[in-house]
Amino acid sequence: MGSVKRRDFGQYCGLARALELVGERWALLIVRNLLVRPRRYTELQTGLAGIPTNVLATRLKELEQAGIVERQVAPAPARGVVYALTPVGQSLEPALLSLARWGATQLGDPQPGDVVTPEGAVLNLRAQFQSSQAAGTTAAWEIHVRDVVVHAVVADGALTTGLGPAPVEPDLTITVALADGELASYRAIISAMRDGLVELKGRRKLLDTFLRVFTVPRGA
Amino acid sequence: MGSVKRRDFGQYCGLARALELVGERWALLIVRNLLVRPRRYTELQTGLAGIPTNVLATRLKELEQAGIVERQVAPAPARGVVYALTPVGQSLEPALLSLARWGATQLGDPQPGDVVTPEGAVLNLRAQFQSSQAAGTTAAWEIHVRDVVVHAVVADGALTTGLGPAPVEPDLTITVALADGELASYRAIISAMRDGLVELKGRRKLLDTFLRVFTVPRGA
DNA sequence: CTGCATCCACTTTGATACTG
DNA sequence: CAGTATCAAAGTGGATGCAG
Repeated sequence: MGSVKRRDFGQYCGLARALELVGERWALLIVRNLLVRPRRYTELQTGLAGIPTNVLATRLKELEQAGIVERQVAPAPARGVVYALTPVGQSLEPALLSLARWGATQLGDPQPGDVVTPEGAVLNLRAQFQSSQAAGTTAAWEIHVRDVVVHAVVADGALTTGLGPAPVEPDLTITVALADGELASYRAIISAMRDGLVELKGRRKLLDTFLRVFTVPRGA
Repeated sequence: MGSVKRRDFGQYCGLARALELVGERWALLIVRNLLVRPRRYTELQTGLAGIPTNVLATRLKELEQAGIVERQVAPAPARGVVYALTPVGQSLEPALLSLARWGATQLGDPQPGDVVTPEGAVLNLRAQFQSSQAAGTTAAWEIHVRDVVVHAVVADGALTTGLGPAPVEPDLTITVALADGELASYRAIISAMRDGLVELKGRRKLLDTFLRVFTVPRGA
């Protein structure tokens, strides 16, 4: 393994370089999950639903060597290895969200066997956030879908979102009722909200605000 | 060929969908070149510098089936096949430019053997365009580098750019002098301009405007 | 000449099993 | 938990063939 011969495109070009670094299969999905929060190897494995373990190991090494991912030894109580994005890795977020927005317009109906991961939902939330619509808004939402909790906090036109309860007391808690077996996709969640299939706790008017600030992708 | 079994990620997620459609090797570089203008098969082959012909054929079919690329029979004088982006394909541009911007920050020095294609340079120009800096500016530039001509027209804060002479009389023509054998990369061109290694014809003050509107990627 | 298709060596991926 | 080992199947890269 002495040779560091990465297969490249032979072009001195930003796009080609990006594809050399994160263009291989599964790489951007790993980054996506790490954008939500640092993760253990096994968490990545289950969160990526179908990634072969040797591919995950290989990608993590490549991403680490590219300076995108950092391998950390977990601190005090929970020993073990944790993978986190470096600042360079985090700077991929705008590009990743842009791609996700485009892909969302190309999403048809879910195929049998498709799954939705909480990470995917969180990133879709970030992707569909419209800061122009959020100017002057300050609010904290907490969304419950089955056993998953996601929060979204808007302040000064900027969004903070992630898994788990809101870091501040939420202004509105939205509990979404999905049909049995229905995928908890971003689309499905927004649809349920529009159709009123939700239980609200808090400032109910903030549901409309939420639906205005988080758009639904146009497309197919 | 009966089975339309594309290898997918099994996730109902915008990013995963995007990667299924344009995530395979060479796909986004093909889209990049088509974003500059429609192309013949052979033009793509030479413009992509190193793509195997069977991979190009396969990708074009996949992209066509995905509704991203359109196969057209060329009109009057020049018979033959021309590949062009559909509106869906063109809507990839923001995501592609965003990725290219990130990749540009990760570009080190050119490797021996690296080449720069005119398409790469044009797309880098678009990627590094700062509309915020261009507000109120209206100007047309024409850039000559060796035997390649590129134009950039800014009007109402919007950019139009492509290969060949400007569609209107340029306000400033910049002829860049590169060292022998030096790669005509976006970086090298901007550097030459900053260092005054250029020949100007027209409103010379527009060189500074150009350099303000088209930034150099920060990074390594 | 353009626009591919075919063939083949090589590499990567996916699935599964196994270990410190 | 955090990977490595193994192997079949699929994909890629390079060369060449060939019809319109």
